[in-house]
Amino acid sequence: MYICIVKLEQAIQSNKFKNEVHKATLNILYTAWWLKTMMSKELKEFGLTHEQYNVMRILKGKHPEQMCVKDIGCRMIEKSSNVPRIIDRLVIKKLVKRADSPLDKRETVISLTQSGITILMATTQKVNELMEASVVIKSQDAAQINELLEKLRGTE
Amino acid sequence: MYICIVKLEQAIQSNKFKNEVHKATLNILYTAWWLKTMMSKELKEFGLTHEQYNVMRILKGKHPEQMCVKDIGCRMIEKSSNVPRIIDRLVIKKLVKRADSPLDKRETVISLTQSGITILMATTQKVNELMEASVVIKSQDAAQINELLEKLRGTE
DNA sequence: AATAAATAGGTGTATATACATTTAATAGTA
DNA sequence: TACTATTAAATGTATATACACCTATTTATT
Repeated sequence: MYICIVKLEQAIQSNKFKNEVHKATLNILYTAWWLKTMMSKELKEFGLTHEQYNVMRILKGKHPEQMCVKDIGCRMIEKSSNVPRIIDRLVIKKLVKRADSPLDKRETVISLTQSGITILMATTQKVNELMEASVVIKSQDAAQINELLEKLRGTE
Repeated sequence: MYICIVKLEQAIQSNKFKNEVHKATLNILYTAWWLKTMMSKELKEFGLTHEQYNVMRILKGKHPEQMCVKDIGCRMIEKSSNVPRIIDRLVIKKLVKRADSPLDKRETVISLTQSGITILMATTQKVNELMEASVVIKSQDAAQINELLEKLRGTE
C-alpha cells in the first residue's frame, strides 16, 4: 500500500492510495471540484451557474452568429449536460434567444442578447481575475499538466 | 491568443485558449468528467452511482466500525455532496445500515451490511480492472501530475 | 415517390449538487 | 441551573446530470 502525506490527503482525510496512478485520478477529481466550486462562488454574484456560463462562453465564440443546440453541446466540457434545459433558464433571464433555423426545421438556433453579452463580459473579467489570483502556477507547469493529462487519457 | 492542436481541442471543438494555465483548467475539468463517465458506466452494471460507490468505499476504510454522517462527508471528494440522501438510497438497497449513536444522540452512525461488502468487493475489482486498462500512464507521470495539481491548488 | 433510417431538439424520471432552513441534541457561559 | 451558541442530521428547492424515450424533420434506400 503506497503512502504519502501532502495536500490531497488533508482534503479527503485519507492517505491510503493503491499507487500513484490511483492517487492521480482522485487528485484530478478533487481538483476539478475545487476549480468548479471556486468559480461558482464568483458566478453566483452574477446569477449564473457554471454550466450556464459555459454555454454563454461557447456562444460568444461565434457571436454574432447563431449556433444550433447540437453544436453547443459538443463544445461543452461535460458532454452529457442537458443543453436545451440550460438554454431554457438563459432564455428566461433574457441572456440568450432562441429562433427557428431557416435551413433545417429540426434545429433551433441560439444567440446571445445584448444583455447577455454585457453580463458575460463583466462575469468573464471577474472570473479571470479570480483564476489568476487562485491558480498560481507557472506556464511551464501548466503546459506539463496538459501534456500529462493527454497522456493519461490515452491517444485514442 | 495561445493556439495549440492536440486532444482537448477535439473534445471541446476549440483551440482558443488564453494561455497554458487556462487550457490546464479546462483540461482538468474535462479529464475529471472523462474519468467519472468511464467509471459510472462500470458502476451502472452494479446498480451504483459514482457517489454511492464513493460513500461505500469510505465506509470500507473503517469497516467493521461505524461512521457518522459528518465523517463520511469530510472524506468525500466532492464536499458538497448531500450525504444523508446518498445514504438513503444505499439503505433502501440494504447495502448500508443506519443506527442511532449511543454517544451523541444527534449523530447517526452508518456501516456496510454483509451484502454491501460483497457488492463493493465485486465492484471494486471491476472498476480497478477498467482503470488499469484505460488510464495508461507510468507511475512517474502520475506522481508528476500529483505534484503539479498540488502546486496548482497552492500550498494554502 | 414511398418507405425506412437517422438526426435534432425536447421531455420525463431518478439521482446528485448547491445552498438555505429546520429540528434535536450537545456544549459553553452567565 | 438557565440561557445561548454550536453542532449533526435531515429537509426543501432550484439546477444539473444521466439516460431513456418521443416527435418532427431530413436523409437515404428501394
